[in-house]
Amino acid sequence: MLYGVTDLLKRNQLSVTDSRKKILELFMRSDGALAHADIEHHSGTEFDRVTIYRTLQTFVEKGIIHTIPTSDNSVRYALCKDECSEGHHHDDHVHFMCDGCGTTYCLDHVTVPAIALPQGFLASQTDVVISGKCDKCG
Amino acid sequence: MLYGVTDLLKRNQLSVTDSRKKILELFMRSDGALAHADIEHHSGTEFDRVTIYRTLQTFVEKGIIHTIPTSDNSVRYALCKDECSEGHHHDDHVHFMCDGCGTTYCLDHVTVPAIALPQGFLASQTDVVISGKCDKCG
DNA sequence: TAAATTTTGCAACAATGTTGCATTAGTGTA
DNA sequence: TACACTAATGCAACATTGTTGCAAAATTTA
Ligand SMILES: [Mn+2]
Ligand SMILES: [Mn+2]
Ligand SMILES: [Zn+2]
Ligand SMILES: [Zn+2]
Repeated sequence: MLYGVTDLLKRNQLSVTDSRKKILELFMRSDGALAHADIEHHSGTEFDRVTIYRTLQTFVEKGIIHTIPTSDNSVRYALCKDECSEGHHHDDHVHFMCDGCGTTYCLDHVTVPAIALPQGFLASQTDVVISGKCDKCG
Repeated sequence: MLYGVTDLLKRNQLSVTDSRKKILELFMRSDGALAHADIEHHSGTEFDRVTIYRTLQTFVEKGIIHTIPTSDNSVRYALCKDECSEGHHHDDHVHFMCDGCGTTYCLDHVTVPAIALPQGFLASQTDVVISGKCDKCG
């Protein structure tokens, strides 16, 4: 696992630092998506808030994690699959936010449908976020 | 128009105040969705920031406006259609955010498709947010 | 190992959001 | 219309979230 993290960072031409390793491990260990605040709390006082912001930004740019839009002013982040790379995300799956436990799931096997837009509108990315009760909170 | 705003507030059992009227008029005049900051700027120093927060919250609760999730920590708000009422939103249309002009559109005639979820997951709301270029920025 | 490069932590700041409370404005009634 | 009652507003104070510049520390490269 440790090796996996280091390897992933190197594959993305990122220097291997403590914070990057720890934050990446946290993503790998966690069930659902993480908000900035989650990371700040889970990693204790280990890293500066600024470092976390910059790490998340770097990971998004490199295609290591992707963002999930929300209506509550707290963007969530989750690991990308292998197909994503620098500047080219391919996360075409549906996201689910449970009203019960608060978990945000990547439903990797539920793909976002194609949606016909009005004349002149050109889509570059489609986000589908469904909220409701998850299988544990049903 | 003024009468319409007053009427809408009364229909929702809300007292008719300056800030509510002005903010509602702003929504009616504007093409796309508005963020809190837009309202704060457009209405000048007319109202306290806190009043704007509380007004938006009230309007959402009453089903007068609905929220649009984003990935940039700035929830947008737009007018609901008539079918929405207190605690019961029925905004099943797709949203479009233009990368060019920044406008967020309610595509009222593009309905969100039904999406099959894994066993045990129960949907209560589905948000579809598409980004790309609008018909003016093609 | 040493130099070059990158990342980090800190400080300072800006923006955004929340709460309690006194004052003000709006509503229903006499 | 005037009054009492109720609801909304503005203000202050605070909490949270996000950004930038820069010196110190860590990592990479040679
Ligand atoms: Mn995902
Ligand atoms: Mn809408
Ligand atoms: Zn759940
Ligand atoms: Zn546009």
